[in-house]
Amino acid sequence: MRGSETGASKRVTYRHGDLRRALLDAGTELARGGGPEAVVLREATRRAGVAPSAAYRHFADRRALLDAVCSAAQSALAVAIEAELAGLPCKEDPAGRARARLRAVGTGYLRFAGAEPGLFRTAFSASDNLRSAASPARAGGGGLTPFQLLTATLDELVEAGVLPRERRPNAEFLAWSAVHGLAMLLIDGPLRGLDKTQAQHVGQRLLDMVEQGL
Amino acid sequence: MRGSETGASKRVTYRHGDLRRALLDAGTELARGGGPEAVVLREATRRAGVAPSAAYRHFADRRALLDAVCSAAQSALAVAIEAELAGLPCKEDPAGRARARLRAVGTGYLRFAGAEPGLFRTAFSASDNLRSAASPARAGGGGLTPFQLLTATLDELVEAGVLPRERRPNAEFLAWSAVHGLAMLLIDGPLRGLDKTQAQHVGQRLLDMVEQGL
DNA sequence: TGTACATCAGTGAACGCGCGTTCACTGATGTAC
DNA sequence: TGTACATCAGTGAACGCGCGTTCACTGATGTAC
Repeated sequence: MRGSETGASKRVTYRHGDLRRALLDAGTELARGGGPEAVVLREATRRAGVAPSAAYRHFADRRALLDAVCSAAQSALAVAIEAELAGLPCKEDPAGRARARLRAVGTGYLRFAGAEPGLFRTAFSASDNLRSAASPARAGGGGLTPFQLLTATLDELVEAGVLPRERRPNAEFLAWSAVHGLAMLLIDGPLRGLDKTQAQHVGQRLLDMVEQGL
Repeated sequence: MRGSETGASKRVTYRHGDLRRALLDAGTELARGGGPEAVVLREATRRAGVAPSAAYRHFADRRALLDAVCSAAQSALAVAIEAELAGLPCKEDPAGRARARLRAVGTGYLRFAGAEPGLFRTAFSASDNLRSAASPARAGGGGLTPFQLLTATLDELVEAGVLPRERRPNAEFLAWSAVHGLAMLLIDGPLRGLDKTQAQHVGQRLLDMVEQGL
Protein backbone atom coordinates (compact mmCIF):
# COMPACT_ATOMS: atom_id res chain seq x y z
CA MET A 1 0.00 0.00 0.00
CA ARG A 2 2.87 2.37 0.83
CA GLY A 3 6.35 2.63 -0.53
CA SER A 4 8.37 -0.50 -1.03
CA GLU A 5 11.28 0.18 1.35
CA THR A 6 12.09 -2.62 3.70
CA GLY A 7 10.97 -1.99 7.23
CA ALA A 8 8.43 0.64 6.27
CA SER A 9 5.60 -1.56 7.52
CA LYS A 10 7.37 -1.93 10.87
CA ARG A 11 7.61 1.79 11.41
CA VAL A 12 3.96 2.45 10.71
CA THR A 13 3.11 2.09 14.38
CA TYR A 14 4.73 3.22 17.59
CA ARG A 15 3.10 2.27 20.83
CA HIS A 16 -0.16 0.57 20.26
CA GLY A 17 0.90 -1.92 17.70
CA ASP A 18 -1.57 -0.91 15.05
CA LEU A 19 -4.16 1.47 16.36
CA ARG A 20 -5.63 2.19 12.97
CA ARG A 21 -6.36 -1.50 12.52
CA ALA A 22 -7.70 -1.78 16.07
CA LEU A 23 -10.08 1.14 15.56
CA LEU A 24 -11.25 -0.24 12.25
CA ASP A 25 -11.88 -3.63 13.85
CA ALA A 26 -13.72 -2.08 16.77
CA GLY A 27 -15.78 0.03 14.38
CA THR A 28 -16.62 -3.02 12.32
CA GLU A 29 -17.72 -4.84 15.45
CA LEU A 30 -19.97 -1.90 16.34
CA ALA A 31 -21.42 -1.90 12.83
CA ARG A 32 -22.01 -5.63 13.05
CA GLY A 33 -24.06 -5.09 16.17
CA GLY A 34 -26.02 -1.99 15.30
CA GLY A 35 -25.45 -0.80 11.77
CA PRO A 36 -23.83 2.43 10.66
CA GLU A 37 -25.25 4.65 13.40
CA ALA A 38 -23.63 2.39 15.99
CA VAL A 39 -20.19 3.28 14.68
CA VAL A 40 -19.35 5.76 17.44
CA LEU A 41 -15.85 7.13 17.48
CA ARG A 42 -15.58 7.33 21.28
CA GLU A 43 -16.78 3.77 21.70
CA ALA A 44 -14.27 2.51 19.17
CA THR A 45 -11.42 4.17 21.09
CA ARG A 46 -12.77 2.75 24.34
CA ARG A 47 -12.66 -0.75 22.88
CA ALA A 48 -9.17 -0.16 21.62
CA GLY A 49 -8.15 0.94 25.13
CA VAL A 50 -7.12 4.38 24.05
CA ALA A 51 -8.08 8.03 24.62
CA PRO A 52 -10.77 9.42 22.28
CA SER A 53 -8.41 11.95 20.78
CA ALA A 54 -5.99 9.23 19.71
CA ALA A 55 -8.37 8.34 16.90
CA TYR A 56 -7.52 11.62 15.18
CA ARG A 57 -4.00 10.39 14.47
CA HIS A 58 -5.53 7.85 12.08
CA PHE A 59 -8.86 9.21 10.89
CA ALA A 60 -9.71 12.79 9.98
CA ASP A 61 -13.07 12.53 11.73
CA ARG A 62 -15.89 10.16 12.54
CA ARG A 63 -17.03 10.06 8.92
CA ALA A 64 -13.60 8.84 7.80
CA LEU A 65 -13.78 5.98 10.28
CA LEU A 66 -17.27 5.11 9.10
CA ASP A 67 -16.16 5.15 5.46
CA ALA A 68 -13.37 2.73 6.30
CA VAL A 69 -15.80 0.44 8.11
CA CYS A 70 -18.15 0.67 5.14
CA SER A 71 -15.41 -0.45 2.78
CA ALA A 72 -14.63 -3.35 5.08
CA ALA A 73 -18.30 -4.32 5.09
CA GLN A 74 -18.48 -4.29 1.30
CA SER A 75 -15.37 -6.36 1.19
CA ALA A 76 -16.96 -8.89 3.54
CA LEU A 77 -20.00 -9.00 1.26
CA ALA A 78 -17.73 -9.69 -1.71
CA VAL A 79 -16.10 -12.53 0.21
CA ALA A 80 -19.52 -14.04 0.97
CA ILE A 81 -20.47 -13.94 -2.70
CA GLU A 82 -17.12 -15.44 -3.72
CA ALA A 83 -17.65 -18.25 -1.24
CA GLU A 84 -21.04 -18.99 -2.77
CA LEU A 85 -19.51 -19.04 -6.24
CA ALA A 86 -16.67 -21.26 -5.10
CA GLY A 87 -19.10 -23.78 -3.65
CA LEU A 88 -20.68 -24.38 -7.06
CA PRO A 89 -20.25 -27.84 -8.64
CA CYS A 90 -18.37 -27.78 -11.91
CA LYS A 91 -20.58 -27.79 -14.96
CA GLU A 92 -19.66 -28.48 -18.54
CA ASP A 93 -22.63 -26.71 -20.07
CA PRO A 94 -21.71 -22.99 -20.23
CA ALA A 95 -25.34 -21.83 -20.22
CA GLY A 96 -26.25 -23.79 -17.10
CA ARG A 97 -23.00 -22.73 -15.52
CA ALA A 98 -23.62 -19.04 -16.12
CA ARG A 99 -27.14 -19.34 -14.82
CA ALA A 100 -25.95 -21.11 -11.69
CA ARG A 101 -23.34 -18.43 -11.12
CA LEU A 102 -25.90 -15.63 -11.30
CA ARG A 103 -28.03 -17.48 -8.77
CA ALA A 104 -25.00 -17.92 -6.55
CA VAL A 105 -24.29 -14.20 -6.60
CA GLY A 106 -27.86 -13.52 -5.51
CA THR A 107 -27.87 -16.23 -2.91
CA GLY A 108 -24.59 -15.04 -1.44
CA TYR A 109 -25.94 -11.51 -1.27
CA LEU A 110 -29.10 -12.59 0.52
CA ARG A 111 -27.25 -14.95 2.82
CA PHE A 112 -24.85 -12.24 3.89
CA ALA A 113 -27.68 -9.79 4.52
CA GLY A 114 -29.39 -12.37 6.73
CA ALA A 115 -26.28 -13.41 8.59
CA GLU A 116 -24.81 -9.93 9.07
CA PRO A 117 -27.61 -7.38 8.89
CA GLY A 118 -25.59 -4.72 10.68
CA LEU A 119 -22.66 -5.01 8.30
CA PHE A 120 -24.99 -5.24 5.34
CA ARG A 121 -26.69 -1.99 6.25
CA THR A 122 -23.32 -0.39 6.86
CA ALA A 123 -22.06 -1.47 3.45
CA PHE A 124 -24.68 0.77 1.86
CA SER A 125 -24.45 3.68 4.26
CA ALA A 126 -21.47 5.48 2.86
CA SER A 127 -21.36 8.56 0.75
CA ASP A 128 -20.49 6.40 -2.19
CA ASN A 129 -21.74 6.18 -5.71
CA LEU A 130 -21.23 3.78 -8.58
CA ARG A 131 -17.72 5.01 -9.23
CA SER A 132 -16.49 4.26 -5.73
CA ALA A 133 -18.24 0.88 -5.87
CA ALA A 134 -15.20 -0.17 -7.86
CA SER A 135 -12.65 0.82 -5.19
CA PRO A 136 -10.24 -2.03 -4.40
CA ALA A 137 -10.82 -1.49 -0.67
CA ARG A 138 -14.27 -2.95 -1.19
CA ALA A 139 -13.15 -6.08 -2.97
CA GLY A 140 -13.06 -9.65 -1.75
CA GLY A 141 -10.12 -12.03 -2.01
CA GLY A 142 -10.45 -12.20 -5.78
CA GLY A 143 -10.05 -8.46 -6.19
CA LEU A 144 -13.62 -7.77 -7.30
CA THR A 145 -16.25 -5.75 -5.45
CA PRO A 146 -19.79 -7.09 -5.04
CA PHE A 147 -20.97 -4.93 -7.91
CA GLN A 148 -18.16 -6.13 -10.15
CA LEU A 149 -18.92 -9.74 -9.33
CA LEU A 150 -22.50 -9.19 -10.48
CA THR A 151 -21.41 -7.38 -13.64
CA ALA A 152 -18.98 -10.12 -14.54
CA THR A 153 -21.60 -12.81 -14.04
CA LEU A 154 -24.06 -11.04 -16.30
CA ASP A 155 -21.36 -10.82 -18.95
CA GLU A 156 -20.87 -14.58 -18.71
CA LEU A 157 -24.61 -14.96 -19.20
CA VAL A 158 -24.37 -13.03 -22.46
CA GLU A 159 -21.35 -14.98 -23.64
CA ALA A 160 -23.09 -18.25 -22.89
CA GLY A 161 -25.95 -17.07 -25.08
CA VAL A 162 -28.48 -17.10 -22.26
CA LEU A 163 -29.03 -13.37 -22.06
CA PRO A 164 -29.59 -11.62 -25.40
CA ARG A 165 -26.95 -8.98 -25.93
CA GLU A 166 -29.49 -6.17 -26.37
CA ARG A 167 -30.91 -6.90 -22.92
CA ARG A 168 -27.52 -6.66 -21.26
CA PRO A 169 -27.26 -2.87 -20.71
CA ASN A 170 -28.40 -1.90 -17.23
CA ALA A 171 -29.25 -5.51 -16.40
CA GLU A 172 -27.09 -5.27 -13.27
CA PHE A 173 -29.39 -2.60 -11.90
CA LEU A 174 -32.43 -4.81 -12.36
CA ALA A 175 -30.95 -7.89 -10.74
CA TRP A 176 -29.38 -5.86 -7.99
CA SER A 177 -32.63 -4.04 -7.23
CA ALA A 178 -34.61 -7.23 -6.80
CA VAL A 179 -32.16 -8.86 -4.47
CA HIS A 180 -31.36 -5.69 -2.57
CA GLY A 181 -35.01 -4.89 -2.03
CA LEU A 182 -35.76 -8.31 -0.60
CA ALA A 183 -32.76 -8.04 1.67
CA MET A 184 -33.92 -4.67 2.99
CA LEU A 185 -37.50 -5.77 3.51
CA LEU A 186 -36.31 -8.88 5.35
CA ILE A 187 -33.78 -7.37 7.70
CA ASP A 188 -35.13 -3.90 8.29
CA GLY A 189 -38.61 -3.74 6.89
CA PRO A 190 -42.08 -5.21 7.10
CA LEU A 191 -40.89 -8.71 6.15
CA ARG A 192 -38.79 -8.84 9.31
CA GLY A 193 -41.25 -11.36 10.72
CA LEU A 194 -40.57 -14.08 8.17
CA ASP A 195 -38.67 -17.04 9.55
CA LYS A 196 -35.52 -18.33 7.93
CA THR A 197 -37.19 -21.05 5.87
CA GLN A 198 -39.81 -18.72 4.46
CA ALA A 199 -37.17 -16.11 3.74
CA GLN A 200 -35.03 -18.60 1.83
CA HIS A 201 -38.02 -19.81 -0.13
CA VAL A 202 -39.01 -16.30 -1.15
CA GLY A 203 -35.38 -15.63 -1.98
CA GLN A 204 -35.22 -18.56 -4.41
CA ARG A 205 -38.49 -17.54 -6.04
CA LEU A 206 -37.14 -14.04 -6.41
CA LEU A 207 -34.09 -15.41 -8.20
CA ASP A 208 -36.44 -17.38 -10.46
CA MET A 209 -38.19 -14.15 -11.30
CA VAL A 210 -34.94 -12.39 -12.11
CA GLU A 211 -33.77 -15.28 -14.29
CA GLN A 212 -37.07 -15.36 -16.16
CA GLY A 213 -37.53 -11.64 -16.37
CA LEU A 214 -34.11 -10.40 -17.35
CA MET B 1 -62.15 8.60 16.34
CA ARG B 2 -63.50 9.25 19.82
CA GLY B 3 -66.96 8.97 21.22
CA SER B 4 -69.84 10.17 19.14
CA GLU B 5 -71.13 13.01 21.36
CA THR B 6 -71.70 16.27 19.58
CA GLY B 7 -68.98 18.78 20.30
CA ALA B 8 -66.45 16.13 21.24
CA SER B 9 -64.24 17.16 18.35
CA LYS B 10 -64.37 20.77 19.55
CA ARG B 11 -63.28 19.86 23.05
CA VAL B 12 -60.32 17.81 21.94
CA THR B 13 -58.10 20.87 22.15
CA TYR B 14 -57.75 23.66 24.67
CA ARG B 15 -55.24 26.39 23.93
CA HIS B 16 -53.19 25.58 20.95
CA GLY B 17 -55.92 24.64 18.61
CA ASP B 18 -54.68 21.17 17.83
CA LEU B 19 -51.18 20.63 19.12
CA ARG B 20 -51.16 16.94 18.29
CA ARG B 21 -51.85 17.76 14.68
CA ALA B 22 -49.29 20.58 14.71
CA LEU B 23 -46.58 18.28 16.09
CA LEU B 24 -47.44 15.58 13.59
CA ASP B 25 -47.24 18.09 10.76
CA ALA B 26 -43.96 19.50 12.02
CA GLY B 27 -42.58 15.98 12.40
CA THR B 28 -43.67 15.11 8.89
CA GLU B 29 -41.96 18.21 7.57
CA LEU B 30 -38.77 17.17 9.37
CA ALA B 31 -39.03 13.67 7.93
CA ARG B 32 -39.56 15.14 4.47
CA GLY B 33 -36.32 17.04 4.80
CA GLY B 34 -34.10 14.49 6.46
CA GLY B 35 -35.72 11.12 6.90
CA PRO B 36 -36.60 9.39 10.16
CA GLU B 37 -33.54 10.50 12.12
CA ALA B 38 -34.49 14.12 11.47
CA VAL B 39 -37.72 13.67 13.41
CA VAL B 40 -36.49 15.36 16.57
CA LEU B 41 -39.04 15.94 19.28
CA ARG B 42 -37.60 19.25 20.47
CA GLU B 43 -37.46 20.62 16.94
CA ALA B 44 -41.08 19.64 16.34
CA THR B 45 -42.18 21.54 19.46
CA ARG B 46 -40.07 24.52 18.41
CA ARG B 47 -41.84 24.60 15.07
CA ALA B 48 -45.19 24.34 16.78
CA GLY B 49 -44.21 27.29 19.00
CA VAL B 50 -44.50 25.33 22.19
CA ALA B 51 -42.34 24.13 25.10
CA PRO B 52 -40.63 20.73 24.59
CA SER B 53 -42.52 19.17 27.47
CA ALA B 54 -45.86 20.00 25.88
CA ALA B 55 -45.31 17.18 23.42
CA TYR B 56 -45.75 14.67 26.22
CA ARG B 57 -49.44 15.58 26.50
CA HIS B 58 -49.92 14.02 23.07
CA PHE B 59 -47.19 11.46 22.55
CA ALA B 60 -45.76 9.02 25.07
CA ASP B 61 -42.24 9.66 23.82
CA ARG B 62 -40.21 10.42 20.74
CA ARG B 63 -40.81 6.97 19.31
CA ALA B 64 -44.58 7.50 19.45
CA LEU B 65 -44.24 10.70 17.46
CA LEU B 66 -42.03 8.96 14.93
CA ASP B 67 -44.52 6.12 14.59
CA ALA B 68 -47.28 8.61 13.87
CA VAL B 69 -45.13 10.35 11.25
CA CYS B 70 -44.33 6.96 9.75
CA SER B 71 -48.02 6.17 9.39
CA ALA B 72 -48.58 9.53 7.73
CA ALA B 73 -45.74 8.82 5.33
CA GLN B 74 -47.19 5.43 4.39
CA SER B 75 -50.52 7.07 3.87
CA ALA B 76 -48.93 9.62 1.53
CA LEU B 77 -47.36 6.75 -0.39
CA ALA B 78 -50.76 5.11 -0.73
CA VAL B 79 -52.20 8.36 -2.06
CA ALA B 80 -49.42 8.57 -4.66
CA ILE B 81 -50.16 5.04 -5.84
CA GLU B 82 -53.88 5.74 -5.96
CA ALA B 83 -53.22 8.83 -8.06
CA GLU B 84 -51.22 6.76 -10.51
CA LEU B 85 -54.02 4.20 -10.72
CA ALA B 86 -56.62 6.91 -11.17
CA GLY B 87 -54.69 8.40 -14.08
CA LEU B 88 -54.97 5.20 -16.08
CA PRO B 89 -57.05 5.28 -19.28
CA CYS B 90 -60.08 2.97 -19.20
CA LYS B 91 -59.49 -0.34 -20.87
CA GLU B 92 -62.03 -2.93 -21.90
CA ASP B 93 -59.62 -5.84 -22.00
CA PRO B 94 -59.35 -7.14 -18.41
CA ALA B 95 -55.90 -8.67 -18.92
CA GLY B 96 -54.38 -5.47 -20.30
CA ARG B 97 -56.16 -3.53 -17.62
CA ALA B 98 -54.77 -5.65 -14.80
CA ARG B 99 -51.29 -5.47 -16.27
CA ALA B 100 -51.50 -1.71 -16.56
CA ARG B 101 -52.66 -1.45 -12.97
CA LEU B 102 -49.72 -3.45 -11.66
CA ARG B 103 -47.39 -1.18 -13.59
CA ALA B 104 -49.14 1.84 -12.16
CA VAL B 105 -48.64 0.60 -8.61
CA GLY B 106 -44.94 0.19 -9.29
CA THR B 107 -44.63 3.51 -11.06
CA GLY B 108 -46.44 5.32 -8.26
CA TYR B 109 -44.14 3.71 -5.72
CA LEU B 110 -41.00 4.73 -7.61
CA ARG B 111 -42.32 8.20 -8.34
CA PHE B 112 -43.07 8.81 -4.68
CA ALA B 113 -39.66 7.58 -3.62
CA GLY B 114 -38.04 9.97 -6.06
CA ALA B 115 -40.21 12.94 -5.20
CA GLU B 116 -40.21 12.47 -1.43
CA PRO B 117 -37.13 10.48 -0.44
CA GLY B 118 -37.27 11.63 3.17
CA LEU B 119 -40.87 10.56 3.61
CA PHE B 120 -40.22 7.36 1.70
CA ARG B 121 -37.40 6.38 4.02
CA THR B 122 -39.51 7.31 7.01
CA ALA B 123 -42.38 5.15 5.81
CA PHE B 124 -40.15 2.11 6.26
CA SER B 125 -38.44 3.14 9.45
CA ALA B 126 -41.04 2.15 11.97
CA SER B 127 -41.08 -0.84 14.23
CA ASP B 128 -43.76 -2.30 12.01
CA ASN B 129 -44.27 -5.67 10.46
CA LEU B 130 -46.66 -7.08 7.90
CA ARG B 131 -49.57 -7.05 10.32
CA SER B 132 -49.36 -3.34 11.01
CA ALA B 133 -48.92 -2.72 7.29
CA ALA B 134 -52.70 -3.11 7.21
CA SER B 135 -53.39 -0.38 9.77
CA PRO B 136 -55.98 2.13 8.51
CA ALA B 137 -53.73 4.99 9.61
CA ARG B 138 -51.45 4.02 6.73
CA ALA B 139 -54.13 4.02 4.07
CA GLY B 140 -54.77 6.47 1.28
CA GLY B 141 -58.08 8.05 0.41
CA GLY B 142 -59.46 4.73 -0.77
CA GLY B 143 -58.84 3.07 2.57
CA LEU B 144 -56.07 0.74 1.39
CA THR B 145 -52.45 0.80 2.46
CA PRO B 146 -49.64 0.59 -0.11
CA PHE B 147 -49.24 -3.11 0.59
CA GLN B 148 -52.95 -3.74 0.22
CA LEU B 149 -53.03 -1.88 -3.08
CA LEU B 150 -50.31 -4.18 -4.38
CA THR B 151 -52.04 -7.28 -3.08
CA ALA B 152 -55.35 -6.29 -4.66
CA THR B 153 -53.70 -5.61 -8.00
CA LEU B 154 -52.04 -9.01 -8.04
CA ASP B 155 -55.43 -10.59 -7.31
CA GLU B 156 -56.85 -8.79 -10.34
CA LEU B 157 -54.00 -10.20 -12.38
CA VAL B 158 -55.02 -13.72 -11.36
CA GLU B 159 -58.69 -13.09 -12.04
CA ALA B 160 -57.86 -11.71 -15.46
CA GLY B 161 -56.00 -14.92 -16.18
CA VAL B 162 -52.65 -13.22 -16.63
CA LEU B 163 -50.97 -14.64 -13.56
CA PRO B 164 -51.38 -18.41 -13.06
CA ARG B 165 -53.08 -19.08 -9.75
CA GLU B 166 -50.25 -21.31 -8.50
CA ARG B 167 -47.79 -18.47 -8.95
CA ARG B 168 -49.89 -16.08 -6.88
CA PRO B 169 -48.74 -16.97 -3.33
CA ASN B 170 -45.98 -14.62 -2.13
CA ALA B 171 -45.99 -12.79 -5.44
CA GLU B 172 -46.42 -9.51 -3.57
CA PHE B 173 -43.07 -10.01 -1.90
CA LEU B 174 -41.34 -10.49 -5.23
CA ALA B 175 -42.84 -7.45 -6.92
CA TRP B 176 -42.38 -5.37 -3.82
CA SER B 177 -38.73 -6.38 -3.46
CA ALA B 178 -37.82 -5.38 -6.98
CA VAL B 179 -39.41 -1.98 -6.82
CA HIS B 180 -38.33 -1.30 -3.25
CA GLY B 181 -34.75 -2.24 -4.00
CA LEU B 182 -34.52 0.08 -6.97
CA ALA B 183 -36.04 2.89 -4.91
CA MET B 184 -33.46 2.40 -2.17
CA LEU B 185 -30.51 2.19 -4.54
CA LEU B 186 -31.67 5.33 -6.31
CA ILE B 187 -32.37 7.58 -3.35
CA ASP B 188 -29.90 6.36 -0.77
CA GLY B 189 -27.50 4.00 -2.44
CA PRO B 190 -24.91 3.71 -5.17
CA LEU B 191 -27.39 4.59 -7.93
CA ARG B 192 -27.85 8.04 -6.43
CA GLY B 193 -25.93 9.50 -9.33
CA LEU B 194 -28.42 8.50 -12.03
CA ASP B 195 -30.34 11.41 -13.48
CA LYS B 196 -34.12 11.44 -13.63
CA THR B 197 -34.41 10.17 -17.21
CA GLN B 198 -32.07 7.27 -16.62
CA ALA B 199 -33.84 6.44 -13.39
CA GLN B 200 -37.24 6.38 -15.09
CA HIS B 201 -35.89 4.22 -17.89
CA VAL B 202 -34.41 1.70 -15.48
CA GLY B 203 -37.68 1.81 -13.54
CA GLN B 204 -39.71 0.86 -16.58
CA ARG B 205 -37.32 -1.94 -17.48
CA LEU B 206 -37.56 -3.20 -13.92
CA LEU B 207 -41.33 -3.33 -14.23
CA ASP B 208 -40.92 -5.26 -17.48
CA MET B 209 -38.80 -7.74 -15.63
CA VAL B 210 -41.38 -8.14 -12.89
CA GLU B 211 -44.19 -8.59 -15.41
CA GLN B 212 -42.19 -11.20 -17.33
CA GLY B 213 -40.78 -12.95 -14.32
CA LEU B 214 -43.73 -13.24 -12.00
C1' DT C 1 28.99 0.91 21.62
C1' DG C 2 27.13 5.00 24.15
C1' DT C 3 24.90 9.37 24.54
C1' DA C 4 21.97 13.51 23.04
C1' DC C 5 18.36 14.65 20.42
C1' DA C 6 14.12 14.92 17.49
C1' DT C 7 9.92 12.75 16.35
C1' DC C 8 5.20 12.02 16.84
C1' DA C 9 1.59 8.40 18.75
C1' DG C 10 -1.15 8.63 22.39
C1' DT C 11 -2.79 11.52 26.87
C1' DG C 12 -6.07 13.95 29.60
C1' DA C 13 -8.77 17.63 30.40
C1' DA C 14 -11.94 20.51 28.59
C1' DC C 15 -15.31 22.67 25.14
C1' DG C 16 -20.01 23.30 23.50
C1' DC C 17 -23.83 20.99 21.72
C1' DG C 18 -28.49 19.27 21.46
C1' DC C 19 -30.93 15.68 22.78
C1' DG C 20 -35.00 13.17 25.50
C1' DT C 21 -37.27 13.38 29.59
C1' DT C 22 -39.01 14.94 34.57
C1' DC C 23 -41.63 17.80 37.53
C1' DA C 24 -43.95 21.18 40.16
C1' DC C 25 -46.41 25.02 38.39
C1' DT C 26 -50.07 28.23 36.26
C1' DG C 27 -53.80 30.05 34.23
C1' DA C 28 -57.35 29.81 30.36
C1' DT C 29 -61.14 27.09 29.65
C1' DG C 30 -65.60 24.57 30.35
C1' DT C 31 -68.96 23.33 33.89
C1' DA C 32 -72.00 23.18 38.01
C1' DC C 33 -74.76 25.57 40.84
C1' DT D 1 -77.32 35.32 33.98
C1' DG D 2 -73.48 35.41 37.35
C1' DT D 3 -70.09 33.36 40.29
C1' DA D 4 -67.00 29.59 42.29
C1' DC D 5 -64.68 25.77 41.13
C1' DA D 6 -62.24 21.85 38.87
C1' DT D 7 -59.76 20.43 34.92
C1' DC D 8 -55.74 19.75 32.39
C1' DA D 9 -52.96 21.77 28.17
C1' DG D 10 -49.01 24.06 28.08
C1' DT D 11 -44.81 26.34 30.97
C1' DG D 12 -40.12 26.81 32.34
C1' DA D 13 -36.37 25.26 34.56
C1' DA D 14 -33.56 21.61 35.27
C1' DC D 15 -31.46 16.76 34.84
C1' DG D 16 -28.01 13.68 33.00
C1' DC D 17 -26.22 11.92 28.93
C1' DG D 18 -22.88 10.95 25.39
C1' DC D 19 -21.32 12.71 21.54
C1' DG D 20 -17.45 14.85 18.27
C1' DT D 21 -13.67 17.65 18.45
C1' DT D 22 -9.57 20.84 20.24
C1' DC D 23 -5.21 21.50 22.32
C1' DA D 24 -1.11 21.81 24.96
C1' DC D 25 1.36 18.02 26.83
C1' DT D 26 4.52 13.79 27.56
C1' DG D 27 7.40 10.22 27.10
C1' DA D 28 8.74 5.87 24.48
C1' DT D 29 10.88 5.19 20.33
C1' DG D 30 14.21 5.48 16.39
C1' DT D 31 18.22 8.05 14.73
C1' DA D 32 22.53 10.81 14.33
C1' DC D 33 26.79 11.50 15.95
